[in-house]
Amino acid sequence: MTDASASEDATTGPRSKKGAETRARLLEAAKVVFENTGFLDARISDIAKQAGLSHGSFYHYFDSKEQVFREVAEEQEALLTALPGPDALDTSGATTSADPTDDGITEYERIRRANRLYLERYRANGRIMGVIEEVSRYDTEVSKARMQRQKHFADRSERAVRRLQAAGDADPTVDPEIAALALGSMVARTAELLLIEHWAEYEIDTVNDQLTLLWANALGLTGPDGTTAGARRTGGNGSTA
Amino acid sequence: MTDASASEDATTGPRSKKGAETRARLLEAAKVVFENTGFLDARISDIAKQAGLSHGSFYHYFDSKEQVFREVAEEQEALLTALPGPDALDTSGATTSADPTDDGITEYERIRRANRLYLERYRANGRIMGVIEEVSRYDTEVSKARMQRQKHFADRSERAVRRLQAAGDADPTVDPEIAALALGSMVARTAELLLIEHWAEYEIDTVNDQLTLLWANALGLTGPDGTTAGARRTGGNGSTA
Amino acid sequence: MTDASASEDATTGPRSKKGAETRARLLEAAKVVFENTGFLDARISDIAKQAGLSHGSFYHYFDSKEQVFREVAEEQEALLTALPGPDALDTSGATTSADPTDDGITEYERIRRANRLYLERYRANGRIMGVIEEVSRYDTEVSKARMQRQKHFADRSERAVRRLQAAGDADPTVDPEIAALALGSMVARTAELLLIEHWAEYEIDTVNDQLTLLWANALGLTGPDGTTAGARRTGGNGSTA
Amino acid sequence: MTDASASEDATTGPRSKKGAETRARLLEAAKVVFENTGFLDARISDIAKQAGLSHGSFYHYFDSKEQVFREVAEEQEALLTALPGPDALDTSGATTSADPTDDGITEYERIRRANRLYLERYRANGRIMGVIEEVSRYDTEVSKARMQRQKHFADRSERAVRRLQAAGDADPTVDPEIAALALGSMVARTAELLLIEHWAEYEIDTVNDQLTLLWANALGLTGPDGTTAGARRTGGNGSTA
DNA sequence: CATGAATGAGACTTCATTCAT
DNA sequence: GATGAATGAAGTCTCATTCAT
Repeated sequence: MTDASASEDATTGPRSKKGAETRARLLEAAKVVFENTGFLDARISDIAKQAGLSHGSFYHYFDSKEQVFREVAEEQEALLTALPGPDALDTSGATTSADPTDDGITEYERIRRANRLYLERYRANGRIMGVIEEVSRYDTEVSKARMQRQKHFADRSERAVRRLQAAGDADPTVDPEIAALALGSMVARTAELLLIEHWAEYEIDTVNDQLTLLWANALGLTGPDGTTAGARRTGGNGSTA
Repeated sequence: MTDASASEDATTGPRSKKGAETRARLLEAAKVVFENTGFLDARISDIAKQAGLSHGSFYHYFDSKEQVFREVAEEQEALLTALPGPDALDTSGATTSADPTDDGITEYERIRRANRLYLERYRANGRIMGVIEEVSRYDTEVSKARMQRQKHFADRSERAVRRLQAAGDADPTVDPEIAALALGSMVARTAELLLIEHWAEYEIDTVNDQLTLLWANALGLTGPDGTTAGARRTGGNGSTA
Repeated sequence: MTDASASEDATTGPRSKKGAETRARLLEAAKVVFENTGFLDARISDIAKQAGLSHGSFYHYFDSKEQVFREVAEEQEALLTALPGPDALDTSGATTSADPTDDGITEYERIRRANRLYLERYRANGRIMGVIEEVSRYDTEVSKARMQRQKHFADRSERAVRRLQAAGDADPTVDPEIAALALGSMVARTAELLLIEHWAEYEIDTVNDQLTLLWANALGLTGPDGTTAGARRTGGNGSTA
Repeated sequence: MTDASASEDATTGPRSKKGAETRARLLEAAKVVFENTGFLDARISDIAKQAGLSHGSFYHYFDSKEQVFREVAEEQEALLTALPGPDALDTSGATTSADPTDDGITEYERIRRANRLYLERYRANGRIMGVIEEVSRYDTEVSKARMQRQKHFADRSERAVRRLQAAGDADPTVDPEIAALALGSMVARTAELLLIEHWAEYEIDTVNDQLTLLWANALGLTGPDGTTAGARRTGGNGSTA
């Protein structure tokens, strides 16, 4: 899943060490070019030049702009989906649970940390994420990869919702599948609007705190202070008519 | 705001009646073509042919593919933003208030109705909405129009949140601006995923009920039965430690 | 069969008169270029330039180099296969029989005239015929057209052989189908070698007289002087042991 | 003449034994590839791969695709021109001399055997012969080689015709040079059409018998039964004025 | 000898846009 | 107003060939 090497064996990858390096260089160059010019305006020759190669060399490693983009995108998706931990993607061997220091932590805090991780990663790769969104509109492959990312998060959330509902800690009238999808969409889209497109200027922590609060409230969880949203209302506790 | 008649006088519109008709035909044809092939693969000649015109005639009415798309998009945005009412967009003359039968309705119901309207309209125009999303990635003008729509809804929601908080009916720890943006994003994106991309199959009413529930919960409002999400939890009411 | 206009309606031909003229110009230009450079070395832009057009214009009328070649080739095949008569191809309306002045002519003379016509036409279009031979090696369409020409002549010859055999005027041990093919091949290939590739320098009439003699002999017909090949031998008449 | 070993010292052949083997492997691989894909579509890398070599190695042994093709072609021409005999190049065990059992054989039979040998060899190498025809259209070198083959056969035939005419055994009105060329063309082209392109399905012996019959008739020789074509006619012997 | 990475000339093709009729 | 002929910029991709390792 977090296997970045998967991308390596497309088109029967390079045989020599030098070739592998060149391929990596092209991949990196492609990412840079895509970030700067978007997908459509990126030319093969731009990528090659950025990698310090002649444009023909590009075709030793990739079949087309589409293909190279897919690899860039897959790499990003893997990065975003990767478990947390020291050095994230690359090592990851250490921890097994979704969150290393899970124990003795409130659900609220767990959500907060997961969202925080997502937001950070999204912001760090904002440009390319935007391009991925763009391309996924007209490239089925990329769209699939993006879908998988979404699915990945949605499934995790859905299980959490069910668990909480079973424990009597969440609003039982909430549909776990729809909620997981909707709340995931909320975070993703808000990340894009606030952290990348700078719709308004907020600290990442502010954004995260608010998103987490909305998330927890939506599910009927207790907030950071152990109270529910309803309880925080001043006009009445809402549980009575 | 984004008056539909605005399109009429772009690029010194046609003088004669026949001209105006031809222009409208092109606009309609463009929409069809964009829906079917997306923006990039749509060719001017496709649009002209669809309108039953020759190739070159297109340029009597529009300067470029971009321009015609912008008009199509604006029309759509206007449609989505339009007030409800008999025949919505086209006539619109009738109602003045944001919601004709506002009186004696719970906040929950008000949200439900607004979301329902949005979902319906989104679904009815799903194809072109998808293309607008696509184009807004590389056309600033279209991006702006889409932003305005978002702003339109966000502002309305933001005011509502403030009002509710002031009345002691909403979680005061929620930031109105972020919440408005986040919840709007949630609805928009979920509409796209569930109603257009058919990520999973749900009735529009189910989707709407759930989105409204999440929305209300997130703000700490009382749900359809007058209770808050916290109160519906079985494991405790959450208001006490 | 002799319908040259068949080529005209490929790719929904030009609508206007001017367009039709341009198309014809391109076709003519293509022939010239193919003659001069062969098929492989001919570039689209060469053809366009030869026609006094920009290279992009070529694509208004033809889809590819292959397609335009096919039309050139078809035109040539039609030309070669066309009935004799004043102005051959274009008018043709005049004569009905395969040979206008058939009556009271020896079979030998009939063959001689037919071969003569073929040789003349072949020589007059030698360059392009050579290119057609070339292209028919890798273009199935062109190959088919060439085959049809061959078939056209072979069928005619085959019928003639059968008729002569039935009349007791030809060697009955000769297989009509193979003979027709073989003798046709003989004429075609010899025409190419002697008239186009100038393997050796001979007058066209000399070539024709010899080919006709060989042809007649092969079938056991009487030659120009009314004698058979065997009878012309000085060493014996061959009919007896 | 076109000794097969000639290929060995083109472009300063390989010094080592291993090198020679590799070269031979490439040559064989080239033939296979050319047979399968034709000349134009054959890529150097295809040939190298077929030989189990890397891309670049090709250039240790050959300068270009053209060059390697010429060698393949020369080898073929040599094969076709080779005298019969044990292992001639590969097969046909029986005879050793230029025409081993000439003695006491009719001229007709001599022609039959020669044609038969040609047809067999042509058929056995049909694919590559076709490609040679193709390439000879745009490669002067190959064209020359093909011409030499033709010349080889034509000269032999021409001498035979002269001899027969001198002996009073052939139609004296036939031009030996043109006849040799024409009849050779007839056999070659018919071989291609019937044995390779399967224009119609005939046994090789049937084809040969008919070609030989036509050939003999054309020259005014006596046929297999000792009679001339003219004598076999039922409608009159044509030998009288 | 063998490898395969790197090069770059070169041609094709598309299509938005202009413009004479 | 309408037509469709003409233009040409721009970018893709192929593959023979070279060369460092």
